[in-house]
Amino acid sequence: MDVNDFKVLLVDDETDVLDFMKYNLEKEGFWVYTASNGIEAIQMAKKMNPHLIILDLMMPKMDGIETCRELRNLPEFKNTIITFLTARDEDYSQIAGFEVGADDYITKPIKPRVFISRIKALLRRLETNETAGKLVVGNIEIDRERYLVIKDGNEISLPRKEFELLNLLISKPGRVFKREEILSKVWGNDTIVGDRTIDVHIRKLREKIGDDYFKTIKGIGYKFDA
Amino acid sequence: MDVNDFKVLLVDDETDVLDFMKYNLEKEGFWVYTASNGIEAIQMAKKMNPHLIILDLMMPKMDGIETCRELRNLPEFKNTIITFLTARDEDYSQIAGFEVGADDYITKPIKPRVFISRIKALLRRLETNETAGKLVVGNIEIDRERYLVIKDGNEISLPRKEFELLNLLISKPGRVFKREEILSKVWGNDTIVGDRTIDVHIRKLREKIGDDYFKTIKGIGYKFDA
DNA sequence: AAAATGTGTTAACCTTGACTTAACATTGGG
DNA sequence: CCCAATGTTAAGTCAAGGTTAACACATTTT
Repeated sequence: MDVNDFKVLLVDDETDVLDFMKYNLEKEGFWVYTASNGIEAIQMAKKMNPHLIILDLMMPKMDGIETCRELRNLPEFKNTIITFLTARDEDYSQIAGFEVGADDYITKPIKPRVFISRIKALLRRLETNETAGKLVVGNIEIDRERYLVIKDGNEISLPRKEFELLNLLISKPGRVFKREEILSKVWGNDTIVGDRTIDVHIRKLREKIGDDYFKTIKGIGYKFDA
Repeated sequence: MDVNDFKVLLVDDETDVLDFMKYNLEKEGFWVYTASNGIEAIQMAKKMNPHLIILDLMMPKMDGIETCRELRNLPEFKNTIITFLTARDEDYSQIAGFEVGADDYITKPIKPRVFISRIKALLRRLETNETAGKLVVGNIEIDRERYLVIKDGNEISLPRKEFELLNLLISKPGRVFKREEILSKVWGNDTIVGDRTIDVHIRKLREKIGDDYFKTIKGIGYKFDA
């Protein structure tokens, strides 16, 4: 599944925040729908069947927690990823949120780049049936929460792009990812980068993780293999 | 399936919008047909059998929703992808649209890059159902996802052209593919290559997969046989 | 705030092997 | 037996990818 197939429902009563998130997500190619309160959110969710719902905690009429509870009661949203939007250090939410069945929470203020990669990480869960933040393939372990790669017990820390690239390739070991696909998933749809950019990142991964894990399929793309 | 094989039907009463979309899609290699109202759209759709129909919501005579309903009633358009074109935040459409069987909707104003990548995403749905997955013929298995050929459990990796050639021949075991046909499907219609090129690739396949799988029909072409 | 560091991208150049070609050998239907 | 079609081989070309360093930014440290 491609970024372009993902439908995201944003729920927030502040139009500014809504627009800001919408802009950033659309730039990446997500299908974005919005609602400004809990009631609307549930109606909209029924119509569009989103893959991911981002719920603001503080809303009039029905707050995020209540909305989440309602959604989780509907069978069609049992597997939808729901995440909360909260002000930083709003401790209450972190506790109550997960009890209601939320998958994650994002803190305001939102930083576009972090926001986007968080969303991508969340949606990757749909593709790889992995639930926790950790993924083990062969002697390599990926800790998505801490942005760490552990190989034979040694922690290797990777910059964001390298991490996301590795993360993408490793999400389906053996499967070939076309260059075009890599670009749209790691870089986003409207970013125009030079031809050598992917190669350079692959090179860095080969340098840090090991040469033979990354196989080139000339004319097509790359794959991860143990 | 290639982008160049996709047929798109655009339906909008505003000539400007029509031209704009047409220009952008044609630039990408799509076959584009147009209609300026619902009646025309249905007539045209019957003639050209499009893969994707983009319907403007607001049109004279018959609006997008009504047109969509009519189309869905015709058996030949049960699997055609239909998407609406709406002004941003036209709430009505979002609700009524999906009920009628539309697959998605695109908001105006249209941004070329976003527009194109969404169209591609939509069409990818058609593609993945056909091309993805594994194909087993006799003791040979083709894994398109991993770009691998497996014979008696041994993985054989083939260069791109060889892989595509094998892929074509094996897609209909026993059937003879004319040289001309092979050229147009593996090499493309506009590439001009010498006489011996196909033979050389066949030879490489015989070398790697086994001599007797590939039979020559002199004066005609080749076939794959187990 | 300035300096130091880290990250992402680009541009220039290098390397490789996939693909093609050309020259010659072989084959099989007429 | 003939010869046009195909097989075979090796060598050449070219485009895809590899490599490196420099740059522009962003981030963190001092």
